[in-house]
Amino acid sequence: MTKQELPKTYDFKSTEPRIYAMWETGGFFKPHNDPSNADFDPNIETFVIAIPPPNVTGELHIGHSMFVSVEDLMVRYHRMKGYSTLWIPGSDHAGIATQLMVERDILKNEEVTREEMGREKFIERTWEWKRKYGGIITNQIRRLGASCDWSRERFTLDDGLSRAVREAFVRLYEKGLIYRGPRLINWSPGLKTAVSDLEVEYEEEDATMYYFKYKLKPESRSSTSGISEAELRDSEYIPVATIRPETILGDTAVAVHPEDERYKRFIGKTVIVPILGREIPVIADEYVSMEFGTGALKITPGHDPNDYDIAHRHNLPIISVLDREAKVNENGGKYQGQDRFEARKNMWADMKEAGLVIKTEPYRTTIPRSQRGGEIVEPMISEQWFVTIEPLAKQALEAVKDGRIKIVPERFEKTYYNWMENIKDWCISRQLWWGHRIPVWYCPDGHMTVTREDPSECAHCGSIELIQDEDVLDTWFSSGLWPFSTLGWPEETPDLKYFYPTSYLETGYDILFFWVARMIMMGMEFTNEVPFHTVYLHGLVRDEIGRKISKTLGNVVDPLLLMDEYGTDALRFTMLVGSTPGNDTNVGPKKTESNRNFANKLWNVGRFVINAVSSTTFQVSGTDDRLLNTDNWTLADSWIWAKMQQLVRDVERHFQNFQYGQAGQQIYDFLWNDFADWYVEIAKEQMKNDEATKQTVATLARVFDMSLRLLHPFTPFVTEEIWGHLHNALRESQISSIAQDWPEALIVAKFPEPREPEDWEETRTADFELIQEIVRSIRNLRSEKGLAPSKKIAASISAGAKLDLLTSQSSVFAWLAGLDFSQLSILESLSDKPKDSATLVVGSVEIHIPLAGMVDLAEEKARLEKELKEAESHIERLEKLLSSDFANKAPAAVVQKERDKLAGYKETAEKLKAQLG
RNA sequence: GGGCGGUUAGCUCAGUUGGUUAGAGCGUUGCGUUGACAUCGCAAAGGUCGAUGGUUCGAGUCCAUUAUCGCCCACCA
Repeated sequence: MTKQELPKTYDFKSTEPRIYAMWETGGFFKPHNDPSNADFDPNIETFVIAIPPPNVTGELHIGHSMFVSVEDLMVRYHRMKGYSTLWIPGSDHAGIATQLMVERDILKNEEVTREEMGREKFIERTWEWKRKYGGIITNQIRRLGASCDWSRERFTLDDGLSRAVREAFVRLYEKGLIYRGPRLINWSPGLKTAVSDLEVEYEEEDATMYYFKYKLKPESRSSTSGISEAELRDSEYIPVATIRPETILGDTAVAVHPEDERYKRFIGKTVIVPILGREIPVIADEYVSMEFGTGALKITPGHDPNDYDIAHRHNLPIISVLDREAKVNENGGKYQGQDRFEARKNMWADMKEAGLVIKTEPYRTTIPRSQRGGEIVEPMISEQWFVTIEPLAKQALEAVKDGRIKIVPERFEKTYYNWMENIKDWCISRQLWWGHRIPVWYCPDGHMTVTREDPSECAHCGSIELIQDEDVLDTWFSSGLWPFSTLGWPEETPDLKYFYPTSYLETGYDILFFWVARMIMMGMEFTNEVPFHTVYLHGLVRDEIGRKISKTLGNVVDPLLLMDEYGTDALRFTMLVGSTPGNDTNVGPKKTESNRNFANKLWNVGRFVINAVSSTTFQVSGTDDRLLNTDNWTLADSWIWAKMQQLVRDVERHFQNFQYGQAGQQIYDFLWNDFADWYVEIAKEQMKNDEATKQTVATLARVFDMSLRLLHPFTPFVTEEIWGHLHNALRESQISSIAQDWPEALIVAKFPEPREPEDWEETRTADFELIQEIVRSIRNLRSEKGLAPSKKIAASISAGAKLDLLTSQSSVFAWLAGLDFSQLSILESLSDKPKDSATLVVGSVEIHIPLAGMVDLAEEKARLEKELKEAESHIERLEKLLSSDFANKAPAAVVQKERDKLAGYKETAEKLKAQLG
């Protein structure tokens, strides 16, 4: 491989598909230890993630790129470490979302409604749709580099998972944890289905508070039939406030607080429902707040959850006044057929006419809206299926409390407890067609047959006239089984045995309750085990300036566009770096662009290293003795190895703590700021010397190779591609992918023991840092004096105790700082100060740069004085510090570090003083 | 009403057992391009780490109070 063959710019467009195909066809995404293999070993540790199944009809959005980036990182890391790693892919049928989409499509193209088409045909059409579009999302997930085992891909409505759903339903039913009954539920009039509490969002909106009179039935009369208008007009009334006058039609009582002096005397009396003229009682209930509104509360148990509870306490009748479409029904008298909002208007007008109106005033309140459709949700009495949640929640709560499941970041555990402790029964039936139909059949006598297999006759009376329940299950019912249903449950398959429980569950915190909590409950109920031991919650993705992404705002961040423009690696790195668990993160083109630049930088460092390797005539092998013998190392070699070691340790630590962003940042910094900016530059100088070349090239290759591996979980494509070229150049590899050992294993194996790393690292690193300081101050001076980088300059150096070090490193820093090596003199001390030269002081080292004609003496003096002042302020600070209790109480190493600093500043100050005369 | 999170450079954000000159990307300013990379290099400017008090030899980091923005949960008509 020669330099010419690698382009100057990394071409991600052609590289990514090629690399992905290589991985997939090469079987790299399958667990290396698979139960179906002949040499399967059940004792090898597993690492398993079940993908959060995206909606089958969905298009990739930025949230997907977040979870894929994080999960692929986790998976690749563990795979490299030797775990038998499985990432199970799949998709979700997403009941409402998909049904709506197909419905809209059919209506648009064929002008037929779902109802007109009929259930069977509609479902058939939806399957067609699924077959047509279901692959889009999975291909887009492939494009993100996801290393899923696609041979194990599942769909929530496929046969296996449907069996699991029936099994789960029937088991819960048999255990008495599923029941059916009329309850007050959240009804979505637009979607015409019940939705669960979680699917309702409350938002504060402007509304109107209506104040009106609830007239008392006159004492003398025992029935309303003959009450004259005049009698009613003059009778007493209770003032009542409401934001929903139309629900007056369903009122069955007026409630006041038992201690309320204003209304005490009305308790037990009868009032007349406006317009309808029904008689309802005045009751006393402590729920009523005396301070709020008028202190009297109308009770509409058919359309308000609180009123529903109160009605139960007082045995009040419950009247529904709205139908499936939220229009007034037959109980609403003359308003029947009117929409709820229309009825509100008309009702109020009529009440005004009747003299029952007191006033209206603007009011802000929380309005419940459907998460999916956006319309106002109507509390309604309806016959639905429910899961008795308390016993399930109890186990699920315990699992987190006792640490069997850990949530990252930890603060979400509290959120979880809070929700679990206040959880209500789960309404699992939906009046939809697309989904798992409830496995319950009814015979003409009304008997229920609940079975796993479609029954041929009624289990109670043997009737063969069976009709299956019309409803389907909440989508989340099937997703709740995902970690084990995807592995074959309820069958005790080899996969289930080996890969379950899974390891991490990774998702956004926004579906902690919807999905994560349900999986924990169902997992524990059906498998008696926690479905995963760690829940990692990522933050939500926001736009570049931190706004919530919304279509109406027009700030949608399209991951496909970002990948087109900057490459997958750039997008992934952007998702992963600069964010922390559970915190929202901003993503946009700017960040992605700078990470594209990083990928390109990496590519070019790679080109340099590969070129260096292929230019050598000898074999640069990993087992080379010279590489292992640190006696042969230059200062720079030692330094970069020490940095590398530290990096591996840090990255490992950050991975253990789920600090992926930190890990990525450190690798980035190492590669760019240490390896490329310093080591590669020095290598150019070292390779001028034939003796040192072999060692240098070996170090370049090894250090770079290890960095690529560390980086691979973050940016898999570019690292794989460069790694491939590098290994071709090294002529040593039978291996076809980078996904091999994690560097930790490497570094332990290849580092010679005797050298006490700590000590060795510290002195060598400190020496190297002195060289860096010298280079920086010379560069700084050059910049100040406007010297072109190409201009070589002379220097004489008084090195003091660092004479040996500087002499040995002279070619290195001369090269880096642009010094003319033939005009460089290094002495222990200079007998006389060169004329017309600028002086740089770095610790005990004094550098004189002759700048004939360019040095303004006054300016130079001012510069030195400034430096002296700076040094003195440091001396003062450090002396104060070291004379305080710090010296006694702080760890010795910390104190020593400060002492060394002080000594350095003192030397600098001395030198500067001497310079200033 | 309850709970949680943010507040650090012009902008967007890192900074996890408290260790002493607080970092990055982008932006800004100056210089620079045959020699891995202009998708680049060198250098510079820019911060009372929201406020107050406390603990400590030492606080961006721990505690208390407070301001402000945001999120989640919750049945006041």
